[in-house]
Amino acid sequence: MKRDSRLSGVLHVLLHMAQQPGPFTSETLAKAMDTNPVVIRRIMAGLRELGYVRSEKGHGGGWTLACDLSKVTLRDVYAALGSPSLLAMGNRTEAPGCLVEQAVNAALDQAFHDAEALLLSRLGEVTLAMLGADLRKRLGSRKIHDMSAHRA
Amino acid sequence: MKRDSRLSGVLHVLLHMAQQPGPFTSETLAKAMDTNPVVIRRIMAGLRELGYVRSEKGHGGGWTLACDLSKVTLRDVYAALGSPSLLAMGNRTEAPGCLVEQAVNAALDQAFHDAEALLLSRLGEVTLAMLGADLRKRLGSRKIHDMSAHRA
DNA sequence: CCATCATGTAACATACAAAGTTACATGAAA
DNA sequence: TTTCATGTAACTTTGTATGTTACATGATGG
Repeated sequence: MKRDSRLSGVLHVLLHMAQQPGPFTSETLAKAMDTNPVVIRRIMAGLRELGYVRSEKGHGGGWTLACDLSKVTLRDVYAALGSPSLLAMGNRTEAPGCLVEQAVNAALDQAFHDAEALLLSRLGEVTLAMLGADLRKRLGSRKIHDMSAHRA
Repeated sequence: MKRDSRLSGVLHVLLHMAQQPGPFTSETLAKAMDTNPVVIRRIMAGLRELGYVRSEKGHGGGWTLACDLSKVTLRDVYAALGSPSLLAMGNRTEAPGCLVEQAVNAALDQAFHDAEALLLSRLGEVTLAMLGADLRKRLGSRKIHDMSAHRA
């Protein structure tokens, strides 16, 4: 399956933003992620609705963090994306008449549900602040790849 | 994400086959699953290679179970399909130079790995024989939708 | 031997979602 | 009023599962 990388992408953006004061334009963020500004706006839209970030138009505009990073978990971010399906596999038919299919679904659903629950739980344990702390550990004294260079 | 239903499909086929003696042609099985014979052959190919089923050409040919159903788990069947990816989400970049991305990947990988491991473990706990037993419980005294009707 | 049946497989078509792109409207700042 | 930046619709591209067609291979029955 082609894998959905929106969560990975949006976390990357948020973590970048947490490293220096904003605001950041979609174009700046897009360059850092090697993608398109519209893609950035797309994945950030849900976060804006939930109040995790703000966006301003015009000169000096762009995206700004608007939440307590120690209060927002990866699960919250996932939810802000619209809770896309976590598993690549699913049942052939969701509400089958065939008893064979029902038996198969029951067995798979059990396993699928457990795995999804664990994943969500794990995502709920990690806050953006924790991610930031981990990043700073990795950075040591070095600077991250400097986005201000892009901001001419 | 569009979900991969091959595991669900192949289990359906195997369970059908376990209910009555074979052999079953790809066309018969395809009709029961409301799909195409070639699709059946495709998902059964891996099982044949691992010896879980056999196939014969010509008159009276078709697919036959060739394993001890109490020894084969859903995980084995999954592996026979080529172990397609279980999760619908993944990292944007697998081996990034950017430290921000590395921090994000590390956090997500942890959660992803745990969920995959749990799912595989759960699948490993269920044998085809157990699925069959559950099916017979659901059947009660009724017959499953009768494939022999299709076999003229 | 040959017609029929069934698998094996390549090749192509279809469906669908994420990701990328283009275009333009909206609104804010200089 | 020009410039910048977001907001969003519409379209293109890409990747994968799924569906389909076509034909080769081999087994069975006459």
